[in-house]
Parts: sequence; C-alpha cells; structure tokens
Amino acid sequence: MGRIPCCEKDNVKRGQWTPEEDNKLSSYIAQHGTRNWRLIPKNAGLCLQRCGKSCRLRWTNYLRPDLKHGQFSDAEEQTIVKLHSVVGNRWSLIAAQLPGRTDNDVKNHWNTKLKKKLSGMGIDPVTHKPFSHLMAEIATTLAPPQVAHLAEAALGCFKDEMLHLLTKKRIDFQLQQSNPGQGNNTTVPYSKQDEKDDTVEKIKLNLSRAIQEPDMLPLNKPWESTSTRATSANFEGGCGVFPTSVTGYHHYGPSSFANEGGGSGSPWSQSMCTGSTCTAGEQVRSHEKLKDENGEEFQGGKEIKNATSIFNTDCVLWDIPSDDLINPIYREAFNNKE
DNA sequence: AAAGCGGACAACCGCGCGCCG
DNA sequence: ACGGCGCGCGGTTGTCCGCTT
Repeated sequence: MGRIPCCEKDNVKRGQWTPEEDNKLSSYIAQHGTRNWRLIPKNAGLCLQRCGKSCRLRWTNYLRPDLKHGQFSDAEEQTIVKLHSVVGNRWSLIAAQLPGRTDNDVKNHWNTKLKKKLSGMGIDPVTHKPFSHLMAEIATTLAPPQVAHLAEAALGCFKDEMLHLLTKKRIDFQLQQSNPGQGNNTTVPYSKQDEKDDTVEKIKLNLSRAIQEPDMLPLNKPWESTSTRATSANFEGGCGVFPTSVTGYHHYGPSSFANEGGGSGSPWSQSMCTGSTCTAGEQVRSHEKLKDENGEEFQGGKEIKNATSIFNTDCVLWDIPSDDLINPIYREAFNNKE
C-alpha cells in the first residue's frame, strides 16, 4: 500500500510553467497568501491545472519576489562549501544562510559546479579532505602488500584529474621558463605521450611513498588545512615536479579557481576545506536528527532552535566571519564559540 | 547545417515529520 | 494512541540551450 498521491495525476498539468500560469499563481498568492497549497489551484478564478505541490515548488523556487536569479558570487560559493563541510547535504540549512537563494538553487549549484571544482582541486567533496589524506587514512588499515594495490587503484580513480592538473601546471611552468614575460607561446616542448608516461610513473612512486610512511599520517589528529604537512611534504620532497595540489589545494587553491573565473581577488582561499576536521563519520548526516544542548531533536532550517550543536564539534569552520551568518541563530552560535 | 553532447536549471517524486482531529 | 493531511526536504529526472564536431 503506497502513499496517497497528493493529487489526481490525470487532471493536472506537468512540466514547464507558462507565464500565464505564473501570473495566476503570483496574483493569487499576493492576495491570499500561501496557506494550504492543495487548495490554491482549486480555488475559484484561478483555473490552474496544477497540483498544490507543484504550485508550492514554483513559488518557493522561482516566483518568490525576494529570490536572486543571477549567478552565485564567490562569497556565496565559499559559504556553501564551508557550510557543506559542516552540515553535509542539508541544503535548506545552507540556503538559509544565503539570502535570496533556495535549497534547490544551492543543491543544483553544488551538483553542477562546486563538486567539480573541489574534485579538480584534489578535494573530496563529500568529506572535504584532500583525496591523498583519505587514501592515507585507508592505507593505515591495510597490510603493506595491499598498500601498493591501493596506490594503483587510487591512481586509476584519479588519473584523469591528476593528469589534467599536472599537464596544465607543467606547461605553464615550461612556458614561463622558455618565455619569461610572455604568456602566449603555444608550442609544447615534448610529446604528450612522453609527458603522460613520465607523470604517471612519478605519481605512482610518490603516492606509494606517501601512504607507506606512517609518521606522516594524521592519525587521530584534526586535519590541518593550512599546513599541508604529511603527504604534501613528502610529495614535495620526493619528487620535484609533483605539485602539492594533489595533496592539498595549498598551491592550487585560489589560482585554480581563478582559472575558472574567480579572479585574483577571489575569496576562495587555501582554506576552502579549512578547519574542516570532519571525518565522514563526524559529519552530520543528511537524515540524522540533530540535537540541541538540551537534547531536543531538531531537523531542517525552520525547526532549528539552537544550532550550537552543529558547530560545537571539532569540525567547526570558525573562519566564517560571524557577520556573514545571516541566520541569527548561527551568528549567536558563532559568537558563543569565540 | 545538423546531429551529438554536456551543462545548467527547473520540476517532479517519495519520504519523513509535525499538527490536528 | 492513532491515522490522515499538509508541508518541507533531499534525491532524481526532464528539458532547454549552447557548444562542439
């Protein structure tokens, strides 16, 4: 036995909304407000062949007059990433901190752009840790022979992204070397295949080294974003051409985003996953209930009574300026922490 | 010029929760 | 205490549109 459908699907229109429908809905809501969505399309004079749920979505995600429809600013993107590292896929919670943005906006922007940006920087968009740290953590649970297999497997997974970054970095570097002061030389000094093979071997070598040296593993310690100690140090020392970007966005952080339109003044910083000492386990799961200081459960932005508990963990992103927190509850939590 | 492809965004779906009778 | 209803949320799908081949 399934759930009763919210409306008779045969009698309702689906798909894109027309301007006429938008007008009808907007003018009705302007007059009567948004109480009882199910009744809205049925009400006399409206003649909207839409289900109430569809009306609600159309209004909240598109027609509401306080919505922003333009592109996300760098500051907004940064806020999304930081909050996502704390609360995970709680889109409504994140959207509550971005005036004029809906959870759908934030979700879409995350899925289409931000996830890729982070991955391109070598950061796992789920845990907000560098991929290398994740591999290092996994490696601690493996016996030495398995570690080598891990290195191979990891290389397989991230090869394309690594090669993309490495190739770009190397070409840029070579252009700088051969033409200091000029940026438009299009010749590539040696064949792509040679470069690829060479790079792959170096990645293998350094990845194996990185995950086999236990003293560089961040065991039971908060992951430190600004010091790309651990694996990055090893990469730098082990091979001169291996950029730290793979281990930590430390060098790729602002510039890589700038390459995608962020610009030199971009608020994107090397602390993009800053202070997110979250492990996957520590991160608030999307379907978990949260509890406030009194042990009362809450869920979703609207129901939050006290968000302190969200931030009152090791996975706190206290480099979010408190003024940037629109929701007063968050701001209060922030100030209390200070 | 047209087909194919991928990105961006809008819309839908199903589930869980709170409220109320 | 229980069940129905309405709503919000997060995941998924559909559609449009611009770019590439």
